This record gives sequence, C-alpha cells and structure tokens, in this order.
Amino acid sequence: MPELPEVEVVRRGLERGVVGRVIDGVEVYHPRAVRRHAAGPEDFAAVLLGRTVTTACRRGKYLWLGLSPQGAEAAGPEAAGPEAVEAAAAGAAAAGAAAAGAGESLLGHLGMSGQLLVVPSDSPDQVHLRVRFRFGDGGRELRFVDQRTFGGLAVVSGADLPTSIAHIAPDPLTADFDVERFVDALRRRRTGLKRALLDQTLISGVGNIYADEALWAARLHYARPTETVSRAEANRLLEAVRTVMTAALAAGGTSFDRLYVSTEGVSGLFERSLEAYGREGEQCSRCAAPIRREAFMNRSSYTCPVCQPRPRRARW
DNA sequence: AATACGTCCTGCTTGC
DNA sequence: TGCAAGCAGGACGTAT
Repeated sequence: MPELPEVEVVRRGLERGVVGRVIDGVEVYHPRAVRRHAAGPEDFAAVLLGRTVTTACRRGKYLWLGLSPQGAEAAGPEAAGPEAVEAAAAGAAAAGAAAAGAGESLLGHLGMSGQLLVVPSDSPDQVHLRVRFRFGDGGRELRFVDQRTFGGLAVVSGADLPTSIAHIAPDPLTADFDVERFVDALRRRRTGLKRALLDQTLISGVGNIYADEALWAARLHYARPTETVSRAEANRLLEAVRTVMTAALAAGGTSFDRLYVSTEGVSGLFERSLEAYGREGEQCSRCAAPIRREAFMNRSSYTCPVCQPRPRRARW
C-alpha cells in the first residue's frame, strides 16, 4: 500500500521519465479512475493534449505533474527539459504566494493499489490499465494501473500546491516541516494516537504500515489518548516516523502485497525490515514477545504487548 | 467545530 | 469442490 516512501519513489520515477515531455494522447479506460476530474473523462483527455509536463511534485501521498499553460505553443522536449524544472522550482521558492494557485497540474493519488508505470509503448496492456498517456516524442508511455480503483487522477488548478489538496498537512520528510506546530496540534487533539497519525490534515504521508512501525519504534501504544502524550513522547514519535520512512525510501519502499511498484515496475525491499506490521505471532526484535494483531478502525494494528503496553485509559 | 464512522472497490485467502 | 464471507485500507461524505 503506497504511503509516503512509496509515493516518493514513484515521484522520482516520474521526474526522470515524463518531465519535459509533451502529452499527445490520453485514453481513459475506466471513468472511476478520473472521478475527481469534475468535467468528466472526455474533458480530462482533451485538456491534457499538447501540454508539457514541467515538474513532478509530492505532498504526503498525493503527487502531481505541473503542466505548461493550455493552448501555449508546445515546447519541444529539449526546450522544456531540466531548465523548466529549475525555473519552476525557483519560481515556487522565490515567488511564494504569488506562484501558488497559478497554473494547472495533473494530480494523482495511488489509493490502495494504484501504479504509475513508464513503459515501452509496445509492452502488453496490464489487466487493470485505467489510463494511458502517450507523448509527442514517441517514447515510453505513462500508464495508470489500479486494481481496486481507490486511486485516481484529475486536472486541477494550482501548480505550486494544487488548491484541492491545500488541506493536506506538510509531510515529515520536507525540510520545512514545523515540528513545534505538529507537537502542539497533536497534543490539542482528543483522540487516539494512531488516529491522529493517520489524519492527513495533521501530518501527511503516514498510512497503516508506517504508523504501526513508528509507534513500535517509539514504544507507544496506538490507543494512547493524544492529550496524555508528553512533548518528549510526541517528538520521539515524529523522529520515529522520519527514521522509518527514510529507511523505507532508501530500500525503495514496502511492497507488502506486491501491488506497489516503482514506475519501472520494481518492488521495494522494505518489507523484510518491518518490525511490527504483518508480523503477528513473530518475536519482537527487542524483547522476543510475540507481536499481537488487533482489529482497529476496521483494519489491523500490530503491537508488541511488552514494549507498547496498552494505556490504562485507552482511546480509539 | 471536532471527532467518528460507513462507503467505495477487486482479488486473494479462509472456512464451512 | 464450490461458494461465501473475510480481509486488505486511503480519503471523503455524512452523522453525531
């Protein structure tokens, strides 16, 4: 299931594989894949034609491709190569608010099983191929493949940060993540600790796997009421989130159920490094107690019953 | 306002 | 053997 590290691997693949290229063909095979595109599948395909991909960005689990203005003379791949990327990055940093909201982007979310693949045009169609993008250079095409169709694509306003995801909090791997702000906001909540971690308006990019891994690393139980979490514990938890995600990114992500792959179709190797998630009955690497699985929020939570004792006052 | 929960979706696994 | 229930779970709309 793609969370921040997996989405970042995909973003990097898109940066290498499609930035600087001109879209000249779009085919939507399943309308649900573009349900967030308000104007419908036909408009989705039409509005992308002739646009150059200028950037590949990410916040939390969302990723988006910056698009050259509609109707602008299509720049050749050479003209809109790395220079365009640098210009966009510099513009975002320097112009700040002035650049925010301007322009359009192809926004995507992988959901549970979404894949963005950059593959040769003559490679066989995937069973769950939902959208195909061809490029003017005739090179490899971009394919959105999604078995469970929880993911989706849409053309939206905003290039710096699409307006439709302005409610998504910064993610903990960005340099300007405000630690104090996060700690304060977490401790003001009145909910369980894992619920808070999974709330993308508080901190983005954390899903079920890395929430369990970070809680295990920080020796905290998922049902700890947030108002009882000390500043030190909150900082420890955030540090654990960063550590586990950084390690996962270095390993190419976690491919727990083989539905997550990079743009090249490669699985990540972090599954073998998981300490809690998916390890029910196996020994905790710290204390040898068997890892416990419990139903929680209609999904599973894995904890070490010794390292992560259930709080007397539990909240979930 | 803030928090909680049902719903969407498909394919693999489990159990009778 | 075959069928059905269970399970995986991110984000959003709705309910409280």
